[in-house]
Amino acid sequence: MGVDDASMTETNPVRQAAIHPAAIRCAECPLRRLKVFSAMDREQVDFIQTLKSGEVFVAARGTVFREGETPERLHTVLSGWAFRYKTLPDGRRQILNIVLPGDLVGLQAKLFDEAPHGLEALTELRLCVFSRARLFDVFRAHPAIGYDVTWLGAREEAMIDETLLSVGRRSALESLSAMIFRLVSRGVALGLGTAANMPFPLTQTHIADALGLSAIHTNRTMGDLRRKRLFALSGQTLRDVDLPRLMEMAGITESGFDTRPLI
Amino acid sequence: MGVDDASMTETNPVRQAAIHPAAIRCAECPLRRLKVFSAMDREQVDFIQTLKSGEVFVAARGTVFREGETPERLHTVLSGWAFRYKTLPDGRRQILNIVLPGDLVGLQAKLFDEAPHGLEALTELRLCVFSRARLFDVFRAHPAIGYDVTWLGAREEAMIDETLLSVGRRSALESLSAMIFRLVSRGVALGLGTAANMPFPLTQTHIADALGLSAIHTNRTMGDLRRKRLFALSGQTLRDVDLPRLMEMAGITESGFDTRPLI
DNA sequence: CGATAAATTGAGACCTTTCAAATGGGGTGG
DNA sequence: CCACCCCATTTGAAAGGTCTCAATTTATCG
Repeated sequence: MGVDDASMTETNPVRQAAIHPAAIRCAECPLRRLKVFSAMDREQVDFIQTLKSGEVFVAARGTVFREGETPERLHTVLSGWAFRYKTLPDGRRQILNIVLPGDLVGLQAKLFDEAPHGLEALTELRLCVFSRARLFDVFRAHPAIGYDVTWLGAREEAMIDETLLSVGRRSALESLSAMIFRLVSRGVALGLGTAANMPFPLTQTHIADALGLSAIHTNRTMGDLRRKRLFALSGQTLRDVDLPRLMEMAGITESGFDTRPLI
Repeated sequence: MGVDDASMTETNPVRQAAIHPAAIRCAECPLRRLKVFSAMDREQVDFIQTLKSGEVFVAARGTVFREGETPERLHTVLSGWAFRYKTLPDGRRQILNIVLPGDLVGLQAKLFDEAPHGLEALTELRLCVFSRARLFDVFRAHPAIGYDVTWLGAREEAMIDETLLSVGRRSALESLSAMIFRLVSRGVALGLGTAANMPFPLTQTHIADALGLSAIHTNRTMGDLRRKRLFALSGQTLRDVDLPRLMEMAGITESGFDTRPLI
């Protein structure tokens, strides 16, 4: 096992994972070809390229950073699934949101010096790394990109608002419907899969922690939903997801988000 | 009764409330004197002044904007309490966060064209109004202010993350402790009152909707907390709030936020 | 093919909710 | 200044959704 592999499988890192200089060039970023991401000037893409200090790989189940740490980096997810979370002193955990490719993470940590939440990988994760210190430079040199950063922040907040509505006011059945609906919708938009076949690396414990439920009750509720044929779950993949009915179950009226910037 | 008074007491406005041109000048804004707000260059303050198109007053219990509307404005709260909320088709409501003086609201609505949440006044509200269309100009002309906008957005998200942790993983007793703690801390920082005496315009139904509880259970839980002498509540004011013990009850370890920008 | 983690299933306890109804406070009209 | 009304707060009692504890079965991984 080489050094790099060690850093990839490290679940409890004393230091941060090594940055790999060999990296995809922003102009060729496969994400940028997706239509969920709005077009961007060549000049801006080139500027973003100058900010990119490399890439980091984190193994499935690995920790990117913990609550209270001061991560030196800001990342955009290139591929893989992850989640942001907070915990209580006795260990109870709340998953704040699921992070997918194209999502910008670490903004709060950047602004507050101390991350108010942790970030953990669900699958192997490939992250684009930006140096922490240069964020303000971005705003100065390219106001449009600064505006985009704000946009992405507002979008993330809107997603959390939705989750808060679920956790606070929806029943377990409704919450779960809403979560599956949103996740599959996002996955489809990102080309990760289809409603008929979508990779789903979350464990029932993750779902429970995201919805404020116990793992056991999550299990029973998923059973209900499957029996109702709202989706099927085999191994780590979701099949035959009935988006329209999930939407109705959850009381969701707007389908979701439009295009967004990619930084 | 004049036209202005009518617009103030309108609870169900077909149009938006009238903008009052007579307004406090930003340089003399009383909020700016508080030490929670970071110092700002005279030049920037003057620029913000040029963005300010007036002020709006909303009566207690009045609606500022609803879910799905397209508010033409962006506001900073000058005085008063309000809350952001979302609802489900059958009327269940989740309060997302409590809005206090200095908070910037409507950013999401601005970015998404359609507000994903509503905003309602708890007390009489005085809002500083910025025109919707000029937000990007701000980023271009004053990158530092754009950066501040992002900061405020990230701060709000961090607050919602905390609430999500409460609603998802804290017991009713813990959630309520956390809520009172945060609200009183914020109120003290803003000079709205002290731990010994703080105005508290929320109804138990509001608290219930913010914490995902029923109003009845909220009532019983508040009774417990009062019996434990963590605070007293007479009319619309909170007295003798025991911040340290509330913090411990809620499992909160960091006291909160530092200074922040005022826009 | 063991070893460990995840998913299930059963059963009873418990926190919260719902349904009902009483009490209290504040505002309004007389 | 008082009667009356509406809304928020309380309190009681029972139903119910979720949780915890335990144990079993089924995947996953080296």
